[in-house]
Amino acid sequence: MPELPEVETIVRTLRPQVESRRISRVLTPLPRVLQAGAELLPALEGGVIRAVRRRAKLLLLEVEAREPLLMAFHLKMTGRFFVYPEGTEPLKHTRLIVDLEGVSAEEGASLSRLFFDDVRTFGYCRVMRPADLAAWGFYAALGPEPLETPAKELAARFAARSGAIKAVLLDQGVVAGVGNIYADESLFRAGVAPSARASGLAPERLLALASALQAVLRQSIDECGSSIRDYRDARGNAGAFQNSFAVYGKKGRNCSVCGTALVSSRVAGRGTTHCPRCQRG
DNA sequence: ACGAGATCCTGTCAGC
DNA sequence: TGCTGACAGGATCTCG
Repeated sequence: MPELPEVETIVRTLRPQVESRRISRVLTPLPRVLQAGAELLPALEGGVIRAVRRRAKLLLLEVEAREPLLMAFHLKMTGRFFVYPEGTEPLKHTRLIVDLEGVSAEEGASLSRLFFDDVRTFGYCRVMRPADLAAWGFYAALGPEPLETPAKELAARFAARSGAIKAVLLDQGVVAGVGNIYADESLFRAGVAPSARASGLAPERLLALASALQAVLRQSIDECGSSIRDYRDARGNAGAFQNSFAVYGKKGRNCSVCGTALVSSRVAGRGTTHCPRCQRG
């Protein structure tokens, strides 16, 4: 399930493979994956990919065509990217294909196919003009990037919410890019119970949580993300941060700090694992 | 403003 | 072995 560190890793591994290459054609084996902008597909053809970047969990391809265009991808749980040689047939779960020509930093001059694969088909792509981003409600409502925002400011945003702190972390409008894994892991590191009311937590504890969140995200990016089952980067490599999990997916195992059995529950509709002794409300 | 629950989807795994 | 049902989960929607 690609969250911020996974999407960041995909961006970094995709960039040298596709940047400055020309789009010859875009195909949609699963048409509904294109959530918006079908009418702009013809305008993409002949355009050049000028940048690959990330905002929250979105991967953005900036295309210089007759006019500037954007392809915005959300990978949801099982979205993946991979660059295949010319002539490769779509795979079972290939949902969108960008045919590329021209020179890449890595492959030199060649023809390639960028596949967007997605087993569960929750992922999507939107093609739009840059000016349309602000009009896209989801994008406009995104909170700040956690690694580009002072922990103090993040803590203040948490404090303004009255719901369960885990629900607050998962709210993309409060802070962008956090999903289930990094919510559970940062709550553990900060010693905060997932169901604690955000506004009821002392300021210093919220600050500790914000700092823990940043540390967890940075460490995971350094380790190329977490591979639970599906996640791979744009070269097909798994991440390593799953080896550093303290609580996520570890129900019943012993807490690495105090030895108490980790407890699973549902908070904000998500599977949640925490240490009942180390994490307090 | 918040929470709870349903929805979308398919591969995997536990249990019988 | 083969079936069934539970489960995973981001974002959106409806209802209370």
